[in-house]
Amino acid sequence: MNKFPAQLKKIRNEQNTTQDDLASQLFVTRQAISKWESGDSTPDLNNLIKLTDIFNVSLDTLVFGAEHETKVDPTEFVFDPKHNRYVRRLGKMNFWDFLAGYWWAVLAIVFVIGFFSLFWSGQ
Amino acid sequence: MNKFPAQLKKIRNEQNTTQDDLASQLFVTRQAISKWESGDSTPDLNNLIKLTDIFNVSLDTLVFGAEHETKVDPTEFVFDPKHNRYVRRLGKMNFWDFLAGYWWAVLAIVFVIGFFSLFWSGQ
DNA sequence: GAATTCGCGCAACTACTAGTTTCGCAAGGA
DNA sequence: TCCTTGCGAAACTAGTAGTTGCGCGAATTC
Repeated sequence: MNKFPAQLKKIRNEQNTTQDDLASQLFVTRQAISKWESGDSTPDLNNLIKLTDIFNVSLDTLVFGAEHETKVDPTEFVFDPKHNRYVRRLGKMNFWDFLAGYWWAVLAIVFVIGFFSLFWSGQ
Repeated sequence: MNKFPAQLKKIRNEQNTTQDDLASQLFVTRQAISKWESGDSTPDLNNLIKLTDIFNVSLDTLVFGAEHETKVDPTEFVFDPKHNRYVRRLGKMNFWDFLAGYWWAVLAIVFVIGFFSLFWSGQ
């Protein structure tokens, strides 16, 4: 559940910062960072927030990891940040999805084509 | 930046739970919750995670609030939880968008209709 | 309208632990 | 070989998270 120690180490390495470096940005000692990464201790919320600022990641990424599986199918649902909830994804209609919505248009085309066909062949 | 105290109170009230109730779920005293909500103290990461479980919200929502404004336009971009990043929204296809993708299908229908029209009128 | 319950805040205290200090170790570089 | 870089571990301490205890206003209940 809580992947913070591994996440911190991973993200820190990805951004090529040392424990010393990070420590000075957070105004704590290097050993404090070491403890966080080994799971010997856990930073308080303030330092967690500072970490999200420094690394520019979300709290959820920092604590749960990017793979924090959502219960919804991300290919079908997307997160709407404005309303803070998942909504059905629009677009990516296939042919039948389209027909369900635009049958009237297709029908209209058929009628028009049919009408002109009769008209022309009747000449 | 940190809206946790207000968020906790807000979310707790939305879900119609009392401080007592919440406290028993977290195995802490009611007064501990009171302190969290008044900002007198801050829960440790473990209790924060438990809160996200109980309320079924993200850590970011709990700490920053749902209004944690994204820099992107949510009407144009949506969050892809699978890749943990914002992607351009696939918009509601309109008729012409569809035609651009499925002109071949429409053309096929037109041919079929045309063919049968000629066939029948030729009887 | 007194008594009780519910939901919550505040002050004092304590135990825990996050963070510090100190020591040390392995890997490069000069 | 010495120095620097990057990190881990043990012992210690100060800060604070959480507990205990008191109380208060507002609904219910009798």
